Amino acid sequence: MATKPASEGAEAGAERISEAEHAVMEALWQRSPQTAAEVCDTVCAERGWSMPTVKTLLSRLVQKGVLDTQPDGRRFLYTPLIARSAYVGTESRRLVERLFGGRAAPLLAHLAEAEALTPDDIAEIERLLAEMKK
Amino acid sequence: MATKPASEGAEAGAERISEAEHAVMEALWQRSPQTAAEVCDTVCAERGWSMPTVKTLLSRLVQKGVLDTQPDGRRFLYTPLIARSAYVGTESRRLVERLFGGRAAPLLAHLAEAEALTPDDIAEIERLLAEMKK
DNA sequence: GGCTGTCGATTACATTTGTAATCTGAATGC
DNA sequence: GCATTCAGATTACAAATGTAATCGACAGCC
Repeated sequence: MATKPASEGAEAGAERISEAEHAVMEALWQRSPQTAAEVCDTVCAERGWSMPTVKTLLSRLVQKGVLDTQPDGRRFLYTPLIARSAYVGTESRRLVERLFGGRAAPLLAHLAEAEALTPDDIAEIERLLAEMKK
Repeated sequence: MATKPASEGAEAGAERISEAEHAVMEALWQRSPQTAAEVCDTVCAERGWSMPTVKTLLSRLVQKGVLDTQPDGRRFLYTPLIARSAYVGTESRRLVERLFGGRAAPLLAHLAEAEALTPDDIAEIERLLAEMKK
């Protein structure tokens, strides 16, 4: 890569999303596009935030290149640029990497030990494994 | 809770451990107790840190109540006060909670999809499941 | 057409985190 | 005993994060 691309740090999803920002993303993954006010309806109730807080988080997410804006009259509609599954995958792998040296089995063992696995989970995991082995 | 307990924020493990701090904990979980210099031997190489950085992180971990110190001549020996498995369990559950609404199965599904599961992992997970069902 | 409310944008500010330099006091070498 | 050295402690400081107030512009009401 000789010539650096003009768009400075704009690869969608490259930036790290903080926990507060994640709450906002979650709202937008649930439904999009939404206005800032709509997002606030959801997250302000959940987290006890005020409107300005949500505005800030939205701005930062736009800056980070993970939200797209389109004008709608005088306000903006916000849409995620990265899929939830991509984010979730990245975060999961990051954790497995950091805590279990990349091996997923110990993770499961820990969850099992912590009784974080319901019988339903177990059944579903078995189903998944069966499918993977096909 | 009428009367607040006297010990101000001293419950071991209640505090959040940052990622840099985690690297230090990891070294001490590997072997303990260790002096600051010994910890540095490990992590400074891994992360390109300098001694003062390690000192700071150690101090913060002591403050947070997750490391214990015992004097050894003129230096300190540092020992973890929380078990690695406890930390790992907390972090795992936090992630599962945040990303999958507490259900572990979708986590596994994501790891599977991301090919983060080796055949060994799969075998071991099956073994775990079998054991849990007993 | 001016007032008011409503947007997004800008600015603010405390806390946490990452990374480190400097200070201070005790041990050690001579 | 006194200088040197080597601990931990204190201080520093920029970036990221959490949380929000304020500003400036435009839309709609009267």
